[in-house]
Amino acid sequence: MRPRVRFAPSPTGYLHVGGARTALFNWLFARQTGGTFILRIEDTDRKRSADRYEKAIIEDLRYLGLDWDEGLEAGGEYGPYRQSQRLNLYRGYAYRLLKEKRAYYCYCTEEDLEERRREALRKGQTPRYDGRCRNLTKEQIERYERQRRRPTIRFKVPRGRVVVSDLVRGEVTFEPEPQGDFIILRSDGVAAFNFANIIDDMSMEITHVIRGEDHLSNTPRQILLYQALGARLPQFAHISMILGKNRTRLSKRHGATSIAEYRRKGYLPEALVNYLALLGWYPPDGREVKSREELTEEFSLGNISKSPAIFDDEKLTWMNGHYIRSTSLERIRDLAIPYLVEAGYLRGRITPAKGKWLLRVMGAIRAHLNYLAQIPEETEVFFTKEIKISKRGERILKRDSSKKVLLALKDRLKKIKEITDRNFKPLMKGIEEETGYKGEDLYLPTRIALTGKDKGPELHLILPILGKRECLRRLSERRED
RNA sequence: GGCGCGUUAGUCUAGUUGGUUUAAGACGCUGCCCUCUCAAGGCAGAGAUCACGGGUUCGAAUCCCGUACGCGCUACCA
Repeated sequence: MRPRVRFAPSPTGYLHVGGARTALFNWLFARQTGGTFILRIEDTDRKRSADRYEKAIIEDLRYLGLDWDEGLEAGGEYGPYRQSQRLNLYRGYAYRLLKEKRAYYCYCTEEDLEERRREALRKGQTPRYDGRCRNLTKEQIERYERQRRRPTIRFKVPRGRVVVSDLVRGEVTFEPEPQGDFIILRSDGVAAFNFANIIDDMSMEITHVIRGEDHLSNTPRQILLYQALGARLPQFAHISMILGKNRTRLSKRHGATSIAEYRRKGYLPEALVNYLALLGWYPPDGREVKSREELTEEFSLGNISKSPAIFDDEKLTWMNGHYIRSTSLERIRDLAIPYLVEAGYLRGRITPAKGKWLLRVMGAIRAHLNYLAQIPEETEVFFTKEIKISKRGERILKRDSSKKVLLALKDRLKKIKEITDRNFKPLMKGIEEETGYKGEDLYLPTRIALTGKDKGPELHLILPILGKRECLRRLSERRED
């Protein structure tokens, strides 16, 4: 049987790194096995769900290149793929369990339940539904109905331990359900998560449930439901949580946590995918930098780590820089344009000449880049009209040696047609011979006068990009103050 | 509180069935090389009594028990 897996986010927020990693593992598994990857949405909590989040999640998955074969916007024979559109299906199954006496109506109100919960907690006991509505008499039911109470439907939890067979954790044994009979259909007629979830997995013929460890504790309840419905159990694989650097739950305090934020900052999808894959999984050959294809080939549910993964933003950023340096300059140039436009460095149509020039700019600064949002800062020197020189810079320019070097530079620039990659070296060599200054004495004043900074890309890259006119302009501007 | 999961250098992990492991790789860190500078790149190095305490065994990071710590579930949230 061909594997069928799904990613089932709830649209209550943006796609975060944890969800993305779950989606990725499902995707890798499906692609590797020739299975089907399904995108379904769990929006039974109408209060917290929002359409814009659904759209955002879809957009982020697409950005990461995690395409799905079936589900939202892709269609398929098992639809609809939004839980809010499957409510009748859940009700049908709930009534079936009711008829088979595996479930029952519960007329307890939310307030009563809450009251009893608090009471138990106060006494130091485990809050537990006592099953008082399991055997209501006709009279009691009529009375509740007359009071217009809307009942929930509760599942009769069979006693006994439940063993979850998990692909990453092995056999996990759970002691008898301490919480008692749980709700499968709320009083508003909407299925509860544990119910909707397994009805979907069952009816969509999901073969492997790959999800976060936070669902491990839910699994015994779900298994009981599968059994009550006489359904075949899928294989489970619970992957560990992703924590922040201080080993606590990943939150805003740890910096960016949503894929959208990383996308905005200019993290490449291949870097994100590669890094996410390493969260809990390790390549057999130990080589960490892997293409999507390599990941697909080597991925295995069997060697997923059981311990929580800690999200290391620094390593992700390093990896992104690595990918920026490895991809084509043309791609970086194209990706850079929006950032340059936003910084006010670019406007209007980009002519072929401008495009070529931009390519050289990107070539000059690419080694400094860890993510694309750093582009305006790194390219400033090529676009700025006004050079700001630091105190230290001024001091260096006041030196006699600096004055001589800059004078010679200006002279020689005027005599050549244009400054190019080829004539840059001879030009500097000439100044060196003329003034007797070399190394730092020669290059540092040149750098400061032209860029205002004492660090940056190599001068043999900068000068030809700026061009003779701009270099002279910057040099003469110095004279006036 | 109850139930479950986890714990190898600052971080991600390798080390699957106990024996050439003097515990390996990557990020980060330090130094050197390259170089006008920074970055990138190359090379080298520091950094782990394998959470702690017992036990099983000729032998344990690897198996068992306990403790501590972290995380999750414990809802008419998903």
